[in-house]
Amino acid sequence: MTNPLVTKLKLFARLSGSDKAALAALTDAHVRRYRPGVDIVREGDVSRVVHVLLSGWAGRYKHLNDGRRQTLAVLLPGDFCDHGVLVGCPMDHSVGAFREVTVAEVEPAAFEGLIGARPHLVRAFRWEALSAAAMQREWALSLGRRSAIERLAHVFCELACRLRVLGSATTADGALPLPLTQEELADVIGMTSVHINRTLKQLHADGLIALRDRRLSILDEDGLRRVAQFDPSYLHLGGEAARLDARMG
Amino acid sequence: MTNPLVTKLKLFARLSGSDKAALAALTDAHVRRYRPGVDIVREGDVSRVVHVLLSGWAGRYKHLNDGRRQTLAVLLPGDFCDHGVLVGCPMDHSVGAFREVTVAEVEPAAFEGLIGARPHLVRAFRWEALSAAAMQREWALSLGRRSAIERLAHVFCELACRLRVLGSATTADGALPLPLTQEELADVIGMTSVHINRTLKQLHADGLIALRDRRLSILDEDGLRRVAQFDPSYLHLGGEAARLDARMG
DNA sequence: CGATGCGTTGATTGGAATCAAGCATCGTGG
DNA sequence: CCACGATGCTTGATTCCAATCAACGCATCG
Repeated sequence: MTNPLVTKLKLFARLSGSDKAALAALTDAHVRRYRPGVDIVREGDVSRVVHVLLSGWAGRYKHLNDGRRQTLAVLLPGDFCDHGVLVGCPMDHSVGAFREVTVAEVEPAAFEGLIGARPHLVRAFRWEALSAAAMQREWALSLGRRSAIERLAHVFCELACRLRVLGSATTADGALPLPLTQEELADVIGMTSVHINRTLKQLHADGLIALRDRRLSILDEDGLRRVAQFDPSYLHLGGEAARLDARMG
Repeated sequence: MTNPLVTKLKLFARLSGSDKAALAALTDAHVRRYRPGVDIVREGDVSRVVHVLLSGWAGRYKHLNDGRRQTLAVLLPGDFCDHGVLVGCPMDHSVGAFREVTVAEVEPAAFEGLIGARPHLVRAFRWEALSAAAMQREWALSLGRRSAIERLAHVFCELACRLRVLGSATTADGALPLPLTQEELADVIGMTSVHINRTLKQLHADGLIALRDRRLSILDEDGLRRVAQFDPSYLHLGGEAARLDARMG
């Protein structure tokens, strides 16, 4: 299996064989495994290592005193769990494993050594951060202004894009893995699990999706995108970053 | 009047006199003025300069096809209008002036020259970016899980903190400027202007705030924070960044 | 076998949107 | 000077989307 961090960064910069090897080595040094529901980093922690998700799904979330909880980002293999660890700042939110995950723990020194030795990688990481920030913004737009059905359609579109890039999408029938309970999905969307259930049925009734056995089939992608007003350009997953990078040297 | 960028970065790193002068010089080279309602950067633009807000209020926003609109961040003097311009990426959102504003246009080369000559400033900018990202996340939590009154209380708490740091808060009675129409505030909160109006009255009836002539008086800050479940630590405005920085060299 | 977790469904409530109208202030031009 | 429209604030009536409350089915699992 190829390294998911490499898979992702390839979209953001041209990587030589030795770049790839170095990146893979970086994330192979220390790998930890977390059980479902366990926090990888917790609010208030000042973590000393950078966590990179290698397999499984995780979620960045915050919660209020009374238990209300909001997932801010769904993390897929290749994603960073913590940003800003480099300046030793306490986390303002938590990251938890949705299901069983494996996580690379990278020493900040090793990380800085890598980009010191391969300064052209800085651009890739910057694009990566840019893409993450753009997702966060699109998310806020969804939470603030999209209706339940639009929001759900939008997450599905986004996840489909991100999963395809990772190559995790390709299961015979083209269905995507969706290893989230409706409860968890509700925290992502900012709704109730009950209402998630009804909205799912709505999307199904409209012939847009089918969901079974934790697998999501997108039956009418154009339709789904239309409902969600989804435009994938904010994700920068088309590889234009790498192309741009190449052109500009 | 002192330079607002300097005022802000002082929180994130110790700045020498010449640091301050250099930063001020950076933002003094080209200053533009924008009228209320005009966009400073527009979605799709690939701007060639970095925009730093010097005076007035601006907003980062996205909108949907049918006119629904969501403000993602309120920008105050010292804030950056665009992130990621350094990699020449098209904006995925717009930034508009709420009222009359002045904006510094900084050449990327000048910017990189500055941090090249004063590498310790990198930390300050990194903290700044961190703080902005944390705000974005807290925002998403609000939009997803806080009720109307909680959301409104939360923005007011956040703005109060940010304005105080800038020194713009100090008007005799301690009231804050709030140069937004209820319509604009509605786009910030993700609600309707009608409902904003009612929620404002609610906050007033509860003895928490008073709003008159575009000036916000916080009558009971503890109460307001309790309603909002507001914890200012995510803003990193307490100066702990600068202290940490000094300690770590 | 009961326990638990997850999904499904129905009935009801409630919060915010929507629709609609009225009123102030203000700048502008006849 | 007043008429006028524009803009922003306020309020009421109504609608509707999603939350809440509650129950049940159905797996899996120890």
